[in-house]
Amino acid sequence: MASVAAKIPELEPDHPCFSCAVRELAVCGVLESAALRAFKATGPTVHYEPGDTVVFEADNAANVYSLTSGLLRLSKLLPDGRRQIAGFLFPGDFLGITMEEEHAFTAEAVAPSTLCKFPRVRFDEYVAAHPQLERRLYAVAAHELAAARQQLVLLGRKTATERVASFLLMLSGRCSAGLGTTEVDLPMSRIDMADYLGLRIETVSREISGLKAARVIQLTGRQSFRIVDRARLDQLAEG
Amino acid sequence: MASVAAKIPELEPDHPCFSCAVRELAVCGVLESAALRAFKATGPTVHYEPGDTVVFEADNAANVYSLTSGLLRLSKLLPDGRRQIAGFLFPGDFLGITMEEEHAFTAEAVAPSTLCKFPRVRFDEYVAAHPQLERRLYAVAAHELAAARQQLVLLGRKTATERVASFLLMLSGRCSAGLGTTEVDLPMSRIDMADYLGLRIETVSREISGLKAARVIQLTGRQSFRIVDRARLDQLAEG
DNA sequence: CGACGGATTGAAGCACCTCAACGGGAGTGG
DNA sequence: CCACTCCCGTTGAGGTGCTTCAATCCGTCG
Repeated sequence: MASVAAKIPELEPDHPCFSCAVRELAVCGVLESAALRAFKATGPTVHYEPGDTVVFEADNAANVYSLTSGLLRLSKLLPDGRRQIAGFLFPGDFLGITMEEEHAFTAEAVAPSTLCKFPRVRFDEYVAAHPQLERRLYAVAAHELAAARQQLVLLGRKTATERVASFLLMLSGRCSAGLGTTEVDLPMSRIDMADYLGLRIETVSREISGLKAARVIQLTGRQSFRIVDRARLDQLAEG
Repeated sequence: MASVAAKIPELEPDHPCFSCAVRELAVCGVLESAALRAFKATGPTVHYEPGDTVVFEADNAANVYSLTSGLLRLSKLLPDGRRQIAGFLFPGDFLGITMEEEHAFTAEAVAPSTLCKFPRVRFDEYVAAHPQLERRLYAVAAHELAAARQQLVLLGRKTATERVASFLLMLSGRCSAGLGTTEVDLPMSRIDMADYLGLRIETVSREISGLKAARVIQLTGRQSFRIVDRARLDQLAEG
């Protein structure tokens, strides 16, 4: 998302968004102080625990959200229970890119998550009144589209090993715990990984074990890992 | 795309876009006569034959396009030759949704195709100057994103039968030859179908044969078919 | 008519799935 | 503090859906 970041106006210490860690990533980042203050005033800050549903597919799309902390998954269920996760939302990501009346996917919290919630009607007014916000929203949509299409390649043509390797690399770009360390956070369950990669949980587990045995990665707890051989992982991800 | 159509201004008979069959679908549809005339003047009309490359992945994204007739495929090649088609572009569709410097996918003509070509720089100027165009572009991006995510579900979780059934239904919505007839055009090769559905050509062929044998569809030539049992096809597509 | 490319059909293989058992850390209660 | 349980993850063995390899068909074009 860094590629769509713009320059960020300074905020006074009493501003409601002053301590927002992701303002420079989020769509709100393009608004100057007064506009942002009014914008933020249109909706509350909400919190969800793991497993909580933020929006349900087929729900009326009455609100849009900006994720400030935590992790969400976007998923769809087939009638017989098969599930596909279309993507994960990280802090700074926007939830609600649609021109339809209803959401197409369910959004659920994977980790404890905090979001800024905006009524869609007010949000649309703001977008219409602030061209730079509209532009930013388009940039975000274009970025998400590119990511979704990249995922199409993974699901349509990559092997299990390639999928898992690609996923771990993606995480290393998004979840590098502390800068300077090579340790990467693995914030979702194996089930979520499997449903994102179009695999079964056992296959994901086997592939991770395989990468570990090949000394490409190293598990540092069940929720984190370290990339030992980055070049090899890149190579495995590409096919 | 009908869902993102807006009201269309009338054009005088000598307007360069007067006879454009897809103006009401395309992004240009929101521009009024004079603006559209000036907009169209920024770039030529170009034509491609089947197999021709319109843009190559990693090419500098110097131009954007609006497809007025024909059919394009958006694809990506893995190093070893595996190919995934991320989507097809039908008349009225827009090519060039990106904020990056380079295209992420190759666009090639599947059928003889005509496009309006616009230099990106001039196009961006127009977008900045015409808020309704920007809005429309966002709507198009949101629509494409929803379609791509729907395709993720297909590739990640659907069986071969479900994939082919879903595809035929999609085509019946896009390529119904003449209104009133139930005949549907099948404008791409089996290879393209396979690379779009994440299957091999033999599997696609087998599935089509199966649907034919089950009297769900009926082949009316190698490039067209008819849906015999729509309810059954819907059911097969859903799983 | 003969050759070519796309499509179909058949037979065998394999990557991933299914089913099943086991392991280990976290939380609970005695 | 330890025993118990639960849940998630791991590992193993066997099955299957799609792929791979190969042969044939068929419409098109020289």
